[in-house]
Amino acid sequence: MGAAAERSRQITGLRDRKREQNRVKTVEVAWRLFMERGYDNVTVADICAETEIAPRTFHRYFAAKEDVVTDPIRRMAAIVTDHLAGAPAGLSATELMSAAMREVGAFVVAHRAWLAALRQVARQSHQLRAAHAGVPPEQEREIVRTLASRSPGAGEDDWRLRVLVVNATGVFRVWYDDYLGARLDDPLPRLDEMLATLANGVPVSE
Amino acid sequence: MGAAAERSRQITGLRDRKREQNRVKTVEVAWRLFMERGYDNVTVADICAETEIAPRTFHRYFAAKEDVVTDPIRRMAAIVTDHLAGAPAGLSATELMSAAMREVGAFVVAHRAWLAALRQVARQSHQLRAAHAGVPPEQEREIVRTLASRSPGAGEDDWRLRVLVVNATGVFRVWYDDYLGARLDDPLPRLDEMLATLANGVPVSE
DNA sequence: CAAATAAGTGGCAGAGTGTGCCACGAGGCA
DNA sequence: TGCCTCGTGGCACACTCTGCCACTTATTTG
Repeated sequence: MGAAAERSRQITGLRDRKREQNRVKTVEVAWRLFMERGYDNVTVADICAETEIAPRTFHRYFAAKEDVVTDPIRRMAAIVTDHLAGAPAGLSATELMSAAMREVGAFVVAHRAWLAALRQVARQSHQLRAAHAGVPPEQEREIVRTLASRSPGAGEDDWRLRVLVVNATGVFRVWYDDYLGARLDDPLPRLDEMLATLANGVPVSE
Repeated sequence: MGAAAERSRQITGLRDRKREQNRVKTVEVAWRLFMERGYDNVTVADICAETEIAPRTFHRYFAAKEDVVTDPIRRMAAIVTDHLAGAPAGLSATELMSAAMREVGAFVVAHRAWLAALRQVARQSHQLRAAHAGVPPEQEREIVRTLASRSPGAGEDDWRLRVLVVNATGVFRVWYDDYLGARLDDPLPRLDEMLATLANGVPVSE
């Protein structure tokens, strides 16, 4: 199902390329409009008018209007799974996850302005806030699966792996919010410090 | 603003009592229908027909159809904040959160059948899955605030507190899913074991 | 106790999202 | 070149949610 079909679809040209062009253009237009007027003040019809596609087609690209916004989140999850899949052997699960989160951290720093805008947009709408609050369940399971495949002796149902992933992404979320909220001067070392809690627990003194 | 108005509203009777009756009845009807036919196959109009209220009134009670379902989640978050607010002094933040999560755990065990049904319903719809995936941001902040007020020397912006809360609720979520998925024979001790990772880190060997 | 006031309700119209269906046209294949 | 596949656009429709206004019923005031 997956790999072969994916590859052949990538190779085939022109029709699929045009499709991809339209998709990208749609995302760009939508984002510009969202930042200009706010998420709730932009209709699907507005986006379609500028992109020059039919509303019916929009919903073939994106199951929901919301999905245009949550695209970057999916991309960040992809960075994690890619990193896990490509990491050298012999590392502990905790080290693997920490390294992956650091990589996403670097991505965030590199795209700070863009992601800060995403955060602003996401805060405007009630529905978006939930979507932006964490890693979507689907992606989370994917991460657990990949991590499990790199961890001999631990199945993907192992609660320790699942807790590790949930905590790692949770820690990242806290850092992410602090950083984009402009509360951090030296972001990456702070992320390291926070990730250390995965191995040592949370250092709450009192 | 809050306390006085709240109290007077509680005392005043008849009109507000009827309102509350209707609200409760609406929730009951909605839940029965959801479990019978599935979330997506029940319209707001269906619910209103049996509850004998106008659709317009339904949306005065609930901002969204979804809110009828996510009500129990809010109740669990309330258990946490209540516990934190009423706990004896002198405990560490980690101990406070662990105890709170154990209490919610007991609640879940006591209402297992009901919550398993909730889980089923929540899995049916794409939108609901996101809502059910974790503690809503609003409630999460509330928990952090309450915890901070019980933790001398730690503001509500302290990243350690926020990480603690995120991890505690994350651990709980993993346990919750395992338990309602019927994968646990001895749920509460397992929850204890999982909560221990808050203080000691995740015990992933390899 | 009666009149004025406040507050919740129902009905209506409308905006907006998302889906099924079908015909059309342009890329892909023999 | 001619057939065929597949994405697209347009149409109609179901559904959620909101603003508005008239109506009824509880509550308060003189």
